[in-house]
Amino acid sequence: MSLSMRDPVIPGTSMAYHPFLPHRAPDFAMSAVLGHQPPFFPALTLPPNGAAALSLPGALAKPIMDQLVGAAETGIPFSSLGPQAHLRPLKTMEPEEEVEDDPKVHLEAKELWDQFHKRGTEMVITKSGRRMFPPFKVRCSGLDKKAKYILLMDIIAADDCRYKFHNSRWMVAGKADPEMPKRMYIHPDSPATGEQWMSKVVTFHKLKLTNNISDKHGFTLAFPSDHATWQGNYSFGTQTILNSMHKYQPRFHIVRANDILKLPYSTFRTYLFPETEFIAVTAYQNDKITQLKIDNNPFAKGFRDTGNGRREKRKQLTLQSMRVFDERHKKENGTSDESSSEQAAFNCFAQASSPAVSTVGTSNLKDLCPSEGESDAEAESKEEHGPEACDAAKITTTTSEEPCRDKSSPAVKGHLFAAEPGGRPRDTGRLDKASPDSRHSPATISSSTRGLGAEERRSPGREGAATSKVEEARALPGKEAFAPLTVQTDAAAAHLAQGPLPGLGFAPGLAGQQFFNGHPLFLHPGQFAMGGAFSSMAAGMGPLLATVSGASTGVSGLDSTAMASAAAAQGLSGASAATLPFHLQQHVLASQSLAMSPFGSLFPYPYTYMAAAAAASSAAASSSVHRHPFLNLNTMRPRLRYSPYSIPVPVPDSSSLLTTALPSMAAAAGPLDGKAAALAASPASVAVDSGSELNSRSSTLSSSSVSLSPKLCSEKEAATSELQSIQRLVSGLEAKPDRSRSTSP
DNA sequence: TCTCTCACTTC
DNA sequence: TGAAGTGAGAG
Repeated sequence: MSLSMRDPVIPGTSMAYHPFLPHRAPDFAMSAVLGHQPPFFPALTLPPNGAAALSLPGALAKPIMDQLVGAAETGIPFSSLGPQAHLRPLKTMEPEEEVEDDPKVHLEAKELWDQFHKRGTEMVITKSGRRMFPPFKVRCSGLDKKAKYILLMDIIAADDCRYKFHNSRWMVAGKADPEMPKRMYIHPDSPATGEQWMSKVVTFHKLKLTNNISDKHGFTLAFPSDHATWQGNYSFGTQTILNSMHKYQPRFHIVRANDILKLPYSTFRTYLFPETEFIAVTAYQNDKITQLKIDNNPFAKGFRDTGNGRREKRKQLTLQSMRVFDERHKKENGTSDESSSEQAAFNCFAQASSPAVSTVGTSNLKDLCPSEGESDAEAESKEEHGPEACDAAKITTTTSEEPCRDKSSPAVKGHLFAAEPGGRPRDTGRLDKASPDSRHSPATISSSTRGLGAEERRSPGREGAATSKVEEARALPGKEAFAPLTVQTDAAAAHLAQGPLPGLGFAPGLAGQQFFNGHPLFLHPGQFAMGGAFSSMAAGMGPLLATVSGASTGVSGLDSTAMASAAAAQGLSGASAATLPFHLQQHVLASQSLAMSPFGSLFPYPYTYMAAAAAASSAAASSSVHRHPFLNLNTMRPRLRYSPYSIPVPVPDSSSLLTTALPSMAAAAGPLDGKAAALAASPASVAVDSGSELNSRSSTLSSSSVSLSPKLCSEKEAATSELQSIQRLVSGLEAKPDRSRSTSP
């Protein structure tokens, strides 16, 4: 980090205050120097009880300490710095050499994503965390080879709805539950040079999805309340907390910064890939998705039909059972047809399930669910046309509310995310704005902080346009909010969101402003749970977490041990502090310059509180604005004061996020602007579903049938009854091919 | 719906 | 060899 105490110190020079310092300290290479210290300390480690407090002129104390908070990696207990401590700029105002960059991002394995997307991607979330599959991988280009970048990923709510899987498709089932605490995943290789990033596929496969609200794998950065992308405290970690049966959209961010601590000051370029949208589930709902996962995820090989997987064995086992059953049955009937016992066994199934005995696998199943079958058929045929066809079908903006069995429904179901009128996408605005232009020339979505971010100051020319766009976005919230999110990527190039998406970060005016006003950075080192730069950083800075209390008392930083004692001295043990509500903890700790426990006990979100707060917040204000931090920058602070995280904004019905489309969006036009209508009507916006999913379906059937293995009975009646029962079940299975599990007795 | 265990896989 | 990632299936 440039705010480093490892840099050589120029002795004898005193630090000059610079007006930009509070906001762009990371641009400085600073060193904290004790009067008696040698001018050079590679990794400044001061004795815990070195001397007196850091002595600085009043006007300087606060801004400098703000930066020292960011310098926490040094582990210096600032409270014990010597009386002669000085801060000296090493490279005062020397602008870094910057090469103009124009990052472009391409989603890897787009075809796979498309396959999933068109069926309605589901991602399993578990208590312990489950990886995404397909894994989120991107390839970057257009970066400045020399510059360092931090790459991040997060997952935001795609809309304001709760979903259910009904009639083989996802339907809106009501309003979304309160949002889970926001998490951001920083690629463990961050920061790295543009050259490094561009030389490889950037994969985020280690990110895990969980529904475990008490997950503590995270640390918190406080962002300025008016940060264009994030506001308030944002939690980082390897696990993203999601709500089951809700739709989500992963996002990818590129930040040109050489240090994590600069994030709050840095410019974010954000990219969306609509095909990566998914619904979080605790158990797969759509068997097609299950099958796709099994077919493509190496870890699920054991469930594949081919090879020595369990499926195969189970199938054989079932077959055997059926054979035995059949033999007994025939014996009791006084007949015997040994030569075709296996066939007979299948015939039992076939007869029960469909007249079309020989085509159980596919066609008759399609007939049982024509709509979906038709979709799939279209999708498959599309796929056969190769990548171009896939690209052309990237945007899926239509939704049919017709029932599944309606064969005549238009073949424009890009996927199985069906949105009912109540479904209101949250994150629409910026994407629409970004769509036409950003396809080929992504622009910076947002700059960093109140005042001007470091990047902006450094190169106003470069950032100016982006900044003004952001400002424009803020100035015209309504316009932004009502624009549909229907932009498509160009040949797997990402959308570049040209503005902050709602639903991210915390409500403006919350912690970042409310409790950390003037202190944009608040880091909880104990919550680091990441590798690479983070773990090293965490290791380095673990002991120190300094927060500054207003303009009052300069600074007090505490290492872990010092913190404990200080906390005790102030009558605030870690345990008791941990029981405080989230904002109070922060408030107290900030105002008392207390750091949280380095190992997660103190600062982790009090999730129960948060949930309650969110619920209250949600209930108190159901207006769309309430869920849109960017639409209410100037109005919602008081109401959101106690909400530890923002609630995404629902946008008007007419807007559509990604695939949560509206029936005849173009026709319904309504408030939709021309772009949206055009998108909806354009060929590229129509994803054609298709598919002969013979493998999928047949395996599904056979898989399902396993549980139906007949129980052998000695009595003929019992056997007959059993058989009939099986037949009924199989029949039921075929009638509901996508939810065979539910047909189990 | 969710959670847990299981057998199977990859790495 | 064992940790960790899979979906199935039972409860």
